[in-house]
Amino acid sequence: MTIATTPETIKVACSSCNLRELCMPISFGTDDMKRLDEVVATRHHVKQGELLFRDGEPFKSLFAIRTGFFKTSVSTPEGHEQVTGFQMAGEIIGLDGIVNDQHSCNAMALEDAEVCVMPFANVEELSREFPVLQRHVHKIMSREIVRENSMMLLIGNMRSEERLAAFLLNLVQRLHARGFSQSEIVLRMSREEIGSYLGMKLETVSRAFSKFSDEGIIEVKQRYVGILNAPALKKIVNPTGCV
Amino acid sequence: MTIATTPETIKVACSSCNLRELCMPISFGTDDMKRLDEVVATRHHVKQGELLFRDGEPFKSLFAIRTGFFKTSVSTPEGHEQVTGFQMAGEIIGLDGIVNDQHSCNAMALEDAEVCVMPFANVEELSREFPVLQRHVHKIMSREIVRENSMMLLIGNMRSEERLAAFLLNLVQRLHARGFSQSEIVLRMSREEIGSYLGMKLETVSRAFSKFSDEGIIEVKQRYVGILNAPALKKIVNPTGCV
DNA sequence: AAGCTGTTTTGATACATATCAAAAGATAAT
DNA sequence: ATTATCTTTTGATATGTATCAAAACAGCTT
Repeated sequence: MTIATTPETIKVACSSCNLRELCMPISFGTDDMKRLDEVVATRHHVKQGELLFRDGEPFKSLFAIRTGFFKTSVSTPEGHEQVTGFQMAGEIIGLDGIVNDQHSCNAMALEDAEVCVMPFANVEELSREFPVLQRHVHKIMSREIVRENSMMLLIGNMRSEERLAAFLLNLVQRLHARGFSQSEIVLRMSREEIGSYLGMKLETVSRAFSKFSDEGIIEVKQRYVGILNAPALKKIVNPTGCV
Repeated sequence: MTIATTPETIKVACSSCNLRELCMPISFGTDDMKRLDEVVATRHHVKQGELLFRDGEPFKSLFAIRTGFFKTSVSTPEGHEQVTGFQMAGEIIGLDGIVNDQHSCNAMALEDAEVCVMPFANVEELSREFPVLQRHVHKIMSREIVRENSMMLLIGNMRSEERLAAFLLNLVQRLHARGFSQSEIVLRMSREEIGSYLGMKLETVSRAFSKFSDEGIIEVKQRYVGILNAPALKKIVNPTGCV
């Protein structure tokens, strides 16, 4: 494993984790929850810029993000990187590794992070015992499939400004669900990484930021983004306003 | 359900299905295989152009394709369609529906088709009993995640001709795995549907076909495509030739 | 504080693909 | 057969984004 960590491997309980309702099924009773703690073997720290796992590495565990921010990416043989997702607290990464028993993307911490290591053997064993966990695992994987469907729609059908608007709205919505501001974002990724994710070049990302800023829709100061006019952003994504 | 079918609901056995090794775990013994038959409730016919399920519809079952060819797609509110995949015999569709208990895409038969209806409740119940089935379900979902990752790479980083070359190679490889020719394809989808899938316009698809044809790499006659020079196609996808 | 390094912004230009338009070809209907 | 409809091909042009280049800016290091 690439995990670059401190040797710390504190055993900690899901039952007392404040992210429980994000990464674990909420409908668990306290008794079941105790058993569920077994799914997490250890925790690991990953420093900013370090890889949690890399493409080709043997797959052993899923990872639940406790703190920090990750990007996952795949690469062409020529070295072109495509960012496939940005993940934050409560989200699960590593699902790509199941099919071939090896990871098929890279996961890099964009800020110092802590993850719960969930050996997949544990996940599968407990899933057989607890239907609610089984269902939860299925939903997490299905959610990722649906997310990627919508990314295909976004990259394949939208123009650069629409993509960036959709990206900002998605980010702020997820941050808000974690108790952060509804209208302020501190980006953890570079313009280039945003561009890679959205299928555009960093200059185009920058221009779109400037345009939104000129129009008074957002306020940009480096990696700080203030959303001044959310309805306008939504209208850029979906001009007709229906749905 | 949208299923537009003949009323035929013959109960048929996975254990005697010649697609078994594609959609079911191969390592099953014959005894287990008998039990596994329970996963399939019925079969359904879907005529060309009809929907197996549509976006928003309640999710009840996964579908294993026995015969025929499907496309799945999502749409923007304005009505722009993005084809998210083409599926053939032995492949499973409907995974998108798990997360919200309703389908999040449309699945249309591009030729007359027959599917095995697998109520998801059955899948989950038997998964708890048979670890090998559980693992299989996880792998199928993970495979879809990995496929969509590579589609993001393709749409986000490749040029139109590279995309079409990659598409043709992928298609012929999957067909070959099902016993069809290594070098001949009869496309089940229109240029527009190919374009939607690859994030380009139908005219661009047509031009790329013509270019490959002029260069002697493929032979095109309507929806028939003969691959005359597979290495050349591969080189278009991956110019460096490494990997 | 000064210098270095990497990121971001902005401008000028090039290019790939979209768009618009029309012809050619296939398929189905009468 | 003939017409109508849909799909595909091809051409001319427009346009959005990439590319190339340089300046502005922020964050570190010494």
